[in-house]
Amino acid sequence: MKPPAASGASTDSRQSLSADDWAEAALDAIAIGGLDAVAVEPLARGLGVTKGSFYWHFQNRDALLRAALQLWERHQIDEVLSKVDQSAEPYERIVRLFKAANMSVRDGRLYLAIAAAADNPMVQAFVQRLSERWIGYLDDSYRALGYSKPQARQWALFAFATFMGNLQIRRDTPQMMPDGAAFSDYVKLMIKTLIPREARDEGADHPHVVALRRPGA
Amino acid sequence: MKPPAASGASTDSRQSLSADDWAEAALDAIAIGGLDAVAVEPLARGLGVTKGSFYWHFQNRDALLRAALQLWERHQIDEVLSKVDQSAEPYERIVRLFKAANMSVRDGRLYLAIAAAADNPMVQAFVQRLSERWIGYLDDSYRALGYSKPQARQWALFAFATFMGNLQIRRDTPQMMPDGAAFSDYVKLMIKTLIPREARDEGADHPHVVALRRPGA
DNA sequence: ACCAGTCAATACGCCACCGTATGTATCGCG
DNA sequence: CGCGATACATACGGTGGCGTATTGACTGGT
Repeated sequence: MKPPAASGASTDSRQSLSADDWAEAALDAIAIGGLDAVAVEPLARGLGVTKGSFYWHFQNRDALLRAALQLWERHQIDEVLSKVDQSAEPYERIVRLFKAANMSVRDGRLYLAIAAAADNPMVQAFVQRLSERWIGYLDDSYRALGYSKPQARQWALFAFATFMGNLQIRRDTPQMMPDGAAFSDYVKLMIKTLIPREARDEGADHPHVVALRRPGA
Repeated sequence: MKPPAASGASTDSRQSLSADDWAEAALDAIAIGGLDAVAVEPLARGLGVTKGSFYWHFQNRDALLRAALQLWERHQIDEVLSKVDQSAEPYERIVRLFKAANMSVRDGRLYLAIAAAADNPMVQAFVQRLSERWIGYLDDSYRALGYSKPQARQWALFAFATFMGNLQIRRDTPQMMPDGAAFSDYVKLMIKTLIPREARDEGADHPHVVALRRPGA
């Protein structure tokens, strides 16, 4: 009876927890309360068990943290890279990255919370790997748009910074973010500005500016 | 002996602490360890006293937090607004805001750490006020550049997001940031992209911009 | 029916921090 | 000189989290 059910419900309804359940719960906690919220006893309460359970699955709190970060990295790669890599067109790829960056609120908070703890050496490794991946994808895309190596790198960083900044605004001061159509316009402006479509001659002036200044007509 | 010396050193050399000393120490702690690092006993140790001192100056930890945030807000306003407001030229104003955003590492970490705790209602008020001020200044500047109200708002948000994103990159993955000349180029690219004003260089087609600019011949 | 393995509850000692209560030393000042 | 205010120190109880040790309950296999 009851082989480890595959249900995903958070409260009870399960009789036997797995290490991944704990890691998933840890990620939820991080998204809400930051890395410090990964505390054994509160998590246990949330899962409807006591910490006696936890220390069967993990050696200590640090092991849980590592497991959670690994899960996070996998999720990020699965969600972002797989969905983005299928696009051969560099323009589309950047747009998809942009939309992936505007991820679910929970994932955004998660990314920010983990990045904020990058002083922790273990966390640092994960953050660095993922950041490099993001920037790398952007870099490649800009290269494919015809930019020189240093220029592509700069645009990639620029775009990445904008992604992260938007995540922050949504988290810290969501009222600042426009709604509905205004938000759509806002995104369009950023895309238009950050992705110059016709990158014909590098070294010349940035082509997107031409498209930029034509508000009406 | 030893009348309250006026030295500004951090360790000892003073005999009597003020509430502002505690608040300043709290800000340092926040910049390093986040809001949770504002802990009475560690701070007391750092100041070379015991918490018996603290509870003379403050009612409780929350009062210290409030004092620290007020100090922070004052510093931000003094440093950013006063230095920026003196520039009548909108282009210069935005550039100055950009450079102010690229503040000292400590101030950057401080801003990020405080913003990250914006779920705390008290903190939220401070973060919101300062964010509104930043975006407001940017908004005004873009308006002065000739943008329509909604467009200026979008550009202001865009620029602000980029500011914040760069702060984050510098904090979490500083290796990603270019050095020296490359960094200078990077900043130039962002400024050029975020402040489209060709009126000065090319003087060509930008009637609305040209009409508004009076450099004060 | 029994046993080993799995998953969890309970109870314990430890430490860090909060807040309070109370003692104490120093300074200004009349 | 002595008194009150100032600016601390010391000691205490309480809470919350970590990690360990021990025990219990339920599982499938033989």
